[in-house]
Amino acid sequence: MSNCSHCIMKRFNALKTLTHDELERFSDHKTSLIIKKGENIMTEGNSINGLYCIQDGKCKLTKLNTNGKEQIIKFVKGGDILGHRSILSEEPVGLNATALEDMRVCFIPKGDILESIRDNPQFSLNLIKNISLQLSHANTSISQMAQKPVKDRLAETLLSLEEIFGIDNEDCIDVILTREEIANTIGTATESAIRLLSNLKKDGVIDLLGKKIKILNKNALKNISEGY
Amino acid sequence: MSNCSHCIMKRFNALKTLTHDELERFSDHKTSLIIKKGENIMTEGNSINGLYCIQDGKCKLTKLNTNGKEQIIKFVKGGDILGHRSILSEEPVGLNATALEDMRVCFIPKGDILESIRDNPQFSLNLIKNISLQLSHANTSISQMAQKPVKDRLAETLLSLEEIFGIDNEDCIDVILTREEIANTIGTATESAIRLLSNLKKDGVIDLLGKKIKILNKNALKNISEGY
DNA sequence: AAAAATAAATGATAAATGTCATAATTAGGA
DNA sequence: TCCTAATTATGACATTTATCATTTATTTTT
Repeated sequence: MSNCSHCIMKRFNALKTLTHDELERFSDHKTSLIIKKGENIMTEGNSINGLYCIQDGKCKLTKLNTNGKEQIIKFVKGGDILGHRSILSEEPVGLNATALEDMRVCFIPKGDILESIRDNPQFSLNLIKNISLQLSHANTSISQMAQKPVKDRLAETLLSLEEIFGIDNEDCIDVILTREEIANTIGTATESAIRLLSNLKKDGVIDLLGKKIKILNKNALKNISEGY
Repeated sequence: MSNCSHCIMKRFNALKTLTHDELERFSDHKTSLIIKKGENIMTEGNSINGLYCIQDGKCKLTKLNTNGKEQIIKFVKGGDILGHRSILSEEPVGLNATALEDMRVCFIPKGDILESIRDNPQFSLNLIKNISLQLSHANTSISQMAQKPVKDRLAETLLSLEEIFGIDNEDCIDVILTREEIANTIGTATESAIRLLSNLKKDGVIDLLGKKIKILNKNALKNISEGY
């Protein structure tokens, strides 16, 4: 099994402040796992006893509303970590993490993480910064959900998806989402999302190639996202 | 000037884990201030060099949207703390904190806080838990803003306001908000908020006494908030 | 206390969005 | 490969929500 000291993960996030010794300890105790598309890494309400490092693949973080609808809160990809909030706050997991494609994930037991939190203030601080940043993004999201029309939110979401996942060799946003998932991200009915995507295509702002979406005019999208 | 060791604040939040010595240090360096209704304790985008302890009074945390609308993200009252997120993440303040009534606030300089964070792991952990909890609430908020109709969100907000601020001697929710502020909390037009409040009154679910709101049927409100 | 400014309430209407029905297309399994 | 199921697309319509105009009530200022 691979060694954490050589893992690409340690280039990212809080993990980059870990010492060689800490990484060795992680290596000894970690388990690697494959999560198949559609499976959950974490499930809302469950408790968790470790940290997940996403090696490869993409997932969505969702919340099931009291009315039965799924809301996508955030997208996560290789290099990101999951579960640290729950470890730090000693609370159950707040969101479902569902694989959008097959994923490679490492699981590092809670004990090792807590040890590093105790011994390595910089690691601890970086975890806090990560959570703080998430809170900041969440607040922005609340504001946009509450006050922007669906069209603006769609534009915003497309830009943000390209930001997160980049583009493939055909310049399309490098993630495959169903129209329903797009709708569940912006908080609208699937049909509305489909219609608005069609409109954006008709206006030459994006192109639709099956499920793949290509942004043709980023500036136009940005304007739409800001209500112009 | 009063001594932090005897302050009611230390019964709340992260502060209750502070030692006597730490509280003495805080006492030596703290400044007390009065914030008048309408004034800002913190302003979005500004940097901050300390922690605010709310002794008394209420404020709203808001965010100005790109379309110029104000979104109320959270309400804060006596016993709460402000500014810890910014200190921990070393980022500018993300939200405006505007007094809803005259407030008494203590300011404790960043240096003292950082010292306690370093020396007192339990204090540090409690700050993290506070932020984690806020993130959890924010995610719930995103989901509700995105997927619930305005009426449901209003019902939810009224329940949550009573939860936060309690009731006065006439059983009214113990905070005075303009209809515009209510609208900015649930993310709708002021006229819509007014209309929906009138409907709730007509249905006998709430009573409206000027700006004061009295919840008459909590169960009915809960049902409405869940879409029934 | 009167005047002016602000906030609340309500009606009329327009615009945005959701729902339901159905057809076309695509993806996945036998 | 064909068949089935799921997804995408589109139209018709209902509902929700926003906007604008106006009146009434409440606060604030003079």
